[in-house]
Amino acid sequence: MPLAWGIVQMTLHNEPVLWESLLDTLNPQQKEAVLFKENQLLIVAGAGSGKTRVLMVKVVYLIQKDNVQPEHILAVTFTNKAADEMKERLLSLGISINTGTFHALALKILRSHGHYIGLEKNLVVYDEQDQKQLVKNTIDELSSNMAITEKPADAVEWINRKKDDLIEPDSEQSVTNSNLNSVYKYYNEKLSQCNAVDFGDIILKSIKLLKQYPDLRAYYQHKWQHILVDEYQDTNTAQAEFLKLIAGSNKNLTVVGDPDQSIYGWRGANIDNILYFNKTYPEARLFKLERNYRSTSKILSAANSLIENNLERHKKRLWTDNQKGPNVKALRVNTDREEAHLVCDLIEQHYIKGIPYRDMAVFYRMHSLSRVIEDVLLRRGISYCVIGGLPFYQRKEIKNVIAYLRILFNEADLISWKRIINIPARGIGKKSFEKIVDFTISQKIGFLDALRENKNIAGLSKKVRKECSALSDLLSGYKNKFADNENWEQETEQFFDKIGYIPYLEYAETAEKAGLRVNNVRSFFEAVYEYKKNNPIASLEDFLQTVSLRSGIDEWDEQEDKISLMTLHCAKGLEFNLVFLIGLEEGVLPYIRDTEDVSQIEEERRLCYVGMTRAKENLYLLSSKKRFSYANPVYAEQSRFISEIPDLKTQQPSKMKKQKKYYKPVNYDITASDEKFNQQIDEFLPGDYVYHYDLGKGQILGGTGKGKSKKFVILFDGDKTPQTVVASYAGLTKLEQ
DNA sequence: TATCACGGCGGTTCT
DNA sequence: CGCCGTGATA
Repeated sequence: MPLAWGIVQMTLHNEPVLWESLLDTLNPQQKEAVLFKENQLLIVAGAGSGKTRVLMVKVVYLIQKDNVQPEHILAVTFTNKAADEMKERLLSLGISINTGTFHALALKILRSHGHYIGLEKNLVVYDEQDQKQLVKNTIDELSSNMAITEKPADAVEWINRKKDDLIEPDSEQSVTNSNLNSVYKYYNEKLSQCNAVDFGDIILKSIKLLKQYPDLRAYYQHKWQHILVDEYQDTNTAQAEFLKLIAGSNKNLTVVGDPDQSIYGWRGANIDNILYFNKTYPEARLFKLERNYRSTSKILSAANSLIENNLERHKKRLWTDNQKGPNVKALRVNTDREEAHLVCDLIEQHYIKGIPYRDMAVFYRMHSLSRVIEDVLLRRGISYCVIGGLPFYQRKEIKNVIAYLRILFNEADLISWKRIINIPARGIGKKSFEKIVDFTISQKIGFLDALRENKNIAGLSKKVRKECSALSDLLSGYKNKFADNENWEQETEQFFDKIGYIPYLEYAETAEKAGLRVNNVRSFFEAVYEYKKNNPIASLEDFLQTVSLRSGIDEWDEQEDKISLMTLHCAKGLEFNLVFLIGLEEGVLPYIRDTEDVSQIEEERRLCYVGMTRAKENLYLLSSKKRFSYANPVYAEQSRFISEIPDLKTQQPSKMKKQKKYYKPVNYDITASDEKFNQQIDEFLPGDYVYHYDLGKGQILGGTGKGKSKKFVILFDGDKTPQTVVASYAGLTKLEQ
C-alpha cells in the first residue's frame, strides 16, 4: 500500500491531479470499482489488495471527473488514525473531504441537533470505566428490590451489546433477562440525568434523531451525497442502520471490507452486514479485489490455506505476482523466555541484513504476552514500542484531570464529580458526597450551587462545609475563566496548580510512579496547547469531546525506528516486512477452550489470518511448550492453526543458528514451581557467584522475600550498580568460584 | 474518613 | 504476578 501510493504521489507531485494517470496505476478490477457508479457497491477487498488506494482514487475521480463537490463526499473509517491518514493523504493532493469514524460523525450530529431529543450541547461521552461506575450505582440502588447477581462489568457488556444490536430496554429481546433489563433501563435514565452518552448511545441516539426528523435526515443525505466506508466487516447493526439513514436511497455508497478479517464479533460487529449487503441494498454491485500486492507468494499461500479452513465465508483466493520469498517458519520452543530470546536473535539477524526496526513487528493474542518479550528487548538494548495497552487518556491521573475539566462545562456529570470530589483528599467522603447529591435532587439545583449552599445541607461537618465552600469558589471562578476566555488553554495549568494536583500526585505514590504520573499530566497540558494551536477557535468542550473518542492505536508514532509490539487486533490495516506471531498455542490462539463453538474458533482463525497477512517478506510463527500465566506455568499444545497450513514443518530452535552470546548450554527454563529449584534458591547466599542467563556472571549482595517472590540484589560483571532480580524468573545457576 | 491488608480474578478493544 | 474492590481498624 505505501509502495503503490508512492507511485501515485510521484506522479502527482506539484502538478494538478490527473485522474487518468491515477487510474493507470490500478489493475482492471480496481479500475472497474473506481469507475462504477450506477449503484451502491460493495468491494470485497482481500488483505493487501490496495483497497485504500482504490478509495483514494475514487475520491479523486469523483471530484475531478464527475465534478462532485469535495464537501459532499464522506469517508468513514474504523479508527481515528485511519481517518486522519486518509485526510492527510488527500490533502497532499490538494483535496479536502470529510473523514471520520462513525462515532465522531454521529457525535457531531448529536452536538448540533441533539437538543431535539433532549440532549444538551455540552454532553459528555462516558467510556467503559465511567459506564461501570454508573452501572454499579444503578445495581446498588436496584438491589434493595431485586437480587442482581451480575457484576457491573458484565452488565455493561450486556447493555453495550444490546445497544449495538439496536435493542431497547423493555423490548422483547431485552426482557429475556428481567434483572439486566431493569439495570439497562435505569442506567439509561441516569445517563440522561448526567447529560451523558455512552458509545452505543452516540449511534443509537443519532439514529433516533434521524428517524424522527425527516428534514434533518434529508439535510445530511444532501450534505453527504457520496459515502465511502472502510472496514465494513467490523460494523455493528446500529452502525449499518445509521449508514442506511445517512445514505438514503442515493446510489453513491461504496463500502469496502473483507469478511476474512472480521475480528470484532465479540464486540458486537455483525459480519452479516457485509455477507448480506445486498439484502439491504438489493441493487448493489459486488466487486472483488483478489490480487495481493503486499506479501510474498509463500506468505500468501500459507495464509490462504489457513483461512480456507473456515466454513462460514465467501470463497475467494488471493493471488500475487510477487516473488516466492523465504519460507514461512514455524518454531516451537520450550518456554516463553526462550521464545523471547529467539525472537530477539532473529530480530538482530534481520536488522544486520538491513531491515530497519520500524519494519518489524511482534504480534500476540493478548497484552500479557508482551512482558517477557519487552524484558528481553530491554536487556539487549533493542528499541521497541508497545502499541495499545493502557491508553493515555484512560490513565487514572489523566482521567481525573479530564473529570475536573468536564464538570466545568457539564455540571450534571455526577460520575466526574464523584471521581474528583475528594482528590486531593479534602475530607469529603462517600457519605458527604451522597448528601450533596441528594440535596441537588431535592432542591433541583446544580452541583456547584449545592456546594455553595452547603450550610443548608443537613449533616455535614464543619470541616466538610469549609471545604465545600472553598471548592465551590475555586470551580466557579474557573468555570467563568474557561467559558469567557478565548485562550482558555492558558488557564488549565494554573487551574490544576490551584487545585494542588501535582503535589497530590507526588505525595500519593512512590517516587518512581509519581514521576511517571506527573509527566503524564504535563504531557496532557502539552496536548491541550497542541490541540488549541491546531484548532484555534475550538472550545474546551470541543477538546474534551475529541479526546473522549481517542485511544490506543491513535497514539502510535511510526516515524521512530522501533520494533512494534501489539495485539493482533491492533495489527489490522498495518504491514511490516518482518512479522513474528508469538504464542501460537491451543488456549492462547485460539484462545477459546470451547472447541464446540465453531464461530468463535473461526474468528480466532481470522485473527491469525490477519496477523499473517501483515507480513511482506518474513513471517515467523512461534509457539512454546510452557508459558507463564499469572506466575503459574501453563503447558500447551501447538496451535491447530499451524497444522492447518501444509508444507509448514515445525522446527526446533536447536536446529537453528544460534547466537552463542545469548544461548548458554544450560536449561534456563528453571521455574518457580520446581521444588528442587526452590530449595536450591534458598541455598543462595550473599557472596555467592551466580550465572544469570541474560546478564551473565555476578555476585549476590543481598536478598529479600522467599519462595516465588524471592529477590536477589546482584552485582553483575561489568556493571557499576547492582540490580534486583526475581529469583524464580531469572533462572540463576550457582557457580563454583 | 483514611489507610491498609486481604481476597479474587484475569481476553481481545475499536469507538 | 498485579490490579481492583472490599472490609476492618484507627
